Amino acid sequence: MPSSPQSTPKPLANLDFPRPLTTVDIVAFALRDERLHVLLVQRGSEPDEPFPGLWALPGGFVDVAKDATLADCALRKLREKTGVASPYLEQLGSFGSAARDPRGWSATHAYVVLIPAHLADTIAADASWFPIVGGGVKQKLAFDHDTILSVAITRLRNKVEYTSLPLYLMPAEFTLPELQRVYEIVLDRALEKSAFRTRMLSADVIEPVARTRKGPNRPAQLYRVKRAKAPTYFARTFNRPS
Amino acid sequence: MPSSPQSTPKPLANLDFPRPLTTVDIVAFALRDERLHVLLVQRGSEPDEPFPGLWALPGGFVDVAKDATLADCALRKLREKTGVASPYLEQLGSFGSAARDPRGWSATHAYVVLIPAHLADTIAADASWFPIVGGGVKQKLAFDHDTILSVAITRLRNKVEYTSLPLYLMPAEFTLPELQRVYEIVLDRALEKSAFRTRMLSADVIEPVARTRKGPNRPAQLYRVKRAKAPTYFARTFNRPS
DNA sequence: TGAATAGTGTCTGTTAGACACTATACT
DNA sequence: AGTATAGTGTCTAACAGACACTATTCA
Repeated sequence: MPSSPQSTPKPLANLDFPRPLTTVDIVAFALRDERLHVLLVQRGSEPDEPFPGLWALPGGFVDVAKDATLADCALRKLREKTGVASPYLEQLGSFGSAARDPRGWSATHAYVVLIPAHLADTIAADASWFPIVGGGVKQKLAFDHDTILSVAITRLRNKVEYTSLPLYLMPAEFTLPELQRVYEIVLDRALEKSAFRTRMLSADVIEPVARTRKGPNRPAQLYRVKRAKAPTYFARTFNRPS
Repeated sequence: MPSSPQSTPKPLANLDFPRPLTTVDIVAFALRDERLHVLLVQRGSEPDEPFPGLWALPGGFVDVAKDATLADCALRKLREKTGVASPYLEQLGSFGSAARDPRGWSATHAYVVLIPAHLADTIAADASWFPIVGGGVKQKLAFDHDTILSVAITRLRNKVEYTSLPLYLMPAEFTLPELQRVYEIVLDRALEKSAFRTRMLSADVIEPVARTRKGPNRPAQLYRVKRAKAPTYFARTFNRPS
């Protein structure tokens, strides 16, 4: 039976049935200390809150008065936690079931956000960065956030194989070896220097600046992301190890 | 449902705020007459319904009593419209805003479904297949379903470049030229026969059956999908025309 | 035999991987 | 000079595209 009993003589269709809770959750990634990190917040410890004291992805209920769209809601939550204004924001998917929230049937809209290195420290006091170990984080997370995080990591790793997404994790200026290192950290495997440089340079997404990174050895050319460049999709993935 | 520990009206956190409407919409694709089609239903013509008489993606409100998860809800809606039980089902994304439904703030969870050719005719009386022309359908659709459909088509075309997804659109037995034709219809461009055959045969996703398709010319080997095969991801896309 | 489509083989172009080689800084 | 890292060049492998060629059916 479809859910439209036509007994009520209302002007609009009858909307008087229970509605699921609607939330938005953010999986914010950043690189710190040669490690991929995810942003988590600790849930209030009042016993009337679900999962008190556990760590969780930042997020919360859609506010029908404040948020014009789901993406607006995601950006608002992110701003409240990090102060970051317009980063790379991509919808991950939605997760909804009767069981995932003890308060009732709920559906969350999950977003993935990539935070550039130089902004990763401007976060709210109640939020912290946790290193990704393998497919997740050491802590047990609230709700089904373990699952959401795991899906997000898988998606990120897959896309890094054939896109320029890691550019969103870089500081304003960076060298090619540094960029390659970021790819390797996310993918958790070594890449070939020569092939990597050829791919990046021929993609026309970065441009050299008139400076070099000095060190105890040969200095490296500094690059920056070309302005107003959408992420590039390559026609091939890096070859995975057999 | 086991494990529902809320038999008492607990003093849980205050949930007394307006909730968005939660719906699920299905973008069901099938091939008919050498054309990609999408399944649409016509909205009731009572003037108290939004978008009366317009065509729309099949879908509707999540029923917190019937649907254990979002995917369950999608499968239920699909079953009611097509009788198809377990096709290829993939989440497309969610679309939520204050404006998309005149009845109030609403968020829909969109799913893409691929219907095999031999099942495309077992649909409910109030649903119909509409041919995809360019990036959408000729009709103006209800809600933001034009947008959802457009996103779904883009996603499908992108994935067909590097996956074996079109196998889900095929009948039980098919020839390689027929499969190539399906790829070409979805991608709306010609593919190279030799490269196509090499890719498909080395992917180990189909196997020949002991029959051929007769015609007014050389008969073609019939194949079927290998059992229990997840969609294959190729390491390269087809080369796009420059 | 000719038309039509199925199916194969051969060559080329592109790009990743392996790896050696050169380049340029610092100590 | 020695070391460390940046950056290049050369060869191979994999695979898509172009296209010619062969194979098998029917009329």
